[in-house]
Amino acid sequence: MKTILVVDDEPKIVQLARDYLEHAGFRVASASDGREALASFRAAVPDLIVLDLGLPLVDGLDVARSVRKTSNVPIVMLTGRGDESDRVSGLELGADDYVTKPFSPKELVARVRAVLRRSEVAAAPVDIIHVGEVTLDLPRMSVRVKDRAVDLTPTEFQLLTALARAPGRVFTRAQLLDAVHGVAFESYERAIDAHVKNIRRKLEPDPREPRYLLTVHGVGYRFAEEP
Amino acid sequence: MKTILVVDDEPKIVQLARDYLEHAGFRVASASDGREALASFRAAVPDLIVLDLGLPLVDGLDVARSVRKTSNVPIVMLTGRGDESDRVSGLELGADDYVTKPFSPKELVARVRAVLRRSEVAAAPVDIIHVGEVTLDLPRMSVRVKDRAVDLTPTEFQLLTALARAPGRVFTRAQLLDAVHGVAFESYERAIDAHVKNIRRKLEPDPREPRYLLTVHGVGYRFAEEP
DNA sequence: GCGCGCCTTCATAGGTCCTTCATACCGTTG
DNA sequence: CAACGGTATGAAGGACCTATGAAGGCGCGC
Repeated sequence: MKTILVVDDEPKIVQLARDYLEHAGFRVASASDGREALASFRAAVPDLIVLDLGLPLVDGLDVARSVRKTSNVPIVMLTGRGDESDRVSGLELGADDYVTKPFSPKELVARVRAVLRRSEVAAAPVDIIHVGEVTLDLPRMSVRVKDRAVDLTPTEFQLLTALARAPGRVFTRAQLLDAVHGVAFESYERAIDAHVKNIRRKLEPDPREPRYLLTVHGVGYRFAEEP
Repeated sequence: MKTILVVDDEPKIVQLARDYLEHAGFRVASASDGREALASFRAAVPDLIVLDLGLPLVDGLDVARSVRKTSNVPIVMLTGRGDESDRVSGLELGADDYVTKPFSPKELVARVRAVLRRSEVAAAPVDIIHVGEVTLDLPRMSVRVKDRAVDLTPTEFQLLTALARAPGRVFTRAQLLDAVHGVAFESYERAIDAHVKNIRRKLEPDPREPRYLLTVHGVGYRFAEEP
């Protein structure tokens, strides 16, 4: 169950938000001024904060700034209608959404849900291949070796992907050409050697002594299996 | 044109509401008891329900509960004056507003309009995207870099949004065309290049050395991931 | 109907990447 | 160990891809 921290100095607004959010299945904590908000934030560790900007004692923007120093919990701002400057300041502090007052409680719930969904989606796994210390992120077309980012050209990336999909398996140069181009593209098989050389230069700690891209004499290449 | 379902067991009230709502440009369906209300709800698929709570056969609150199981269509309750408990129950079931009887028909129309307007606003799916120093405000179609506002055309904004939704991910020109137009709109893929150039000119501190919109040679473009 | 902004298209210049080749090196085999 | 075929490497040419400015066409508001 997710916890929402609602911060507003008007008790009626807090109560309205609390009713709807609890009915929607959230646990709700609340605070009526900035100081209390920061205390609640540390105590309750909410999954999302609904934050009014006009607060007594400590201003809402200061609360947001303070929270952002230690956390990137999603923040939904409450702003007066057309209060452009507050909205802009809030966005710069990393607010994830805003609701203008007076607001419909259902709209608030809808936006809270949407923001939570988005932050979950952002953390969702993607199409990734791990082989030992080497990681290939397909949609990003990016490669990492032990946290070191490696920059490959499209052909190099496709070649490496083909090999990494089946670690240990030996591929002939003809097979690798197929993987790199469409099927049956006629090309000099030695072109693969050149690509392997270039990949090794970028990927291997010591290209003279390959650890990942291994040569199989008289046959082709293979990706080293995990140790 | 929007359809309003009016549910009340007093024919005079239904007729009054119908007259005013139709005059305000709405299509009106009606029901005089709870059972009929649920049938009409399924048949007419209204955009909003005006619901009396004291109904024969099936109670108004049960109608609301039943409707809420499959839909979050806005509901405006009709309650007796000072009938506090009904009002609270109604709000908990997700009613969007209430009107106390006896009511002014003009007030009813005004509230129906207000609720519809709000629910349209709330239907907006995703609202703010942050990627590093770049912030996209979707409902306002506005873009900021650090604290500098950037003015984009509609196509440029959509293109940038598509890229910023998945920072780091590589998009082909065909995918970006799809994002900008509807699906499968045939167009010269190089048009994307022109838009990218124009966005860069507005967005990048130095368009010759892009920090946000990166080229992936032979493939397409991507939005730079946060540092 | 006219001006204006926007999207697309086009031509060209400049850049990146792929392939090829020549040569040096390595591994296998008899 | 010698000979042969396979592999590694650096350099260079050319094909392909991108950047950019300018111009045409379309729709929209005045």
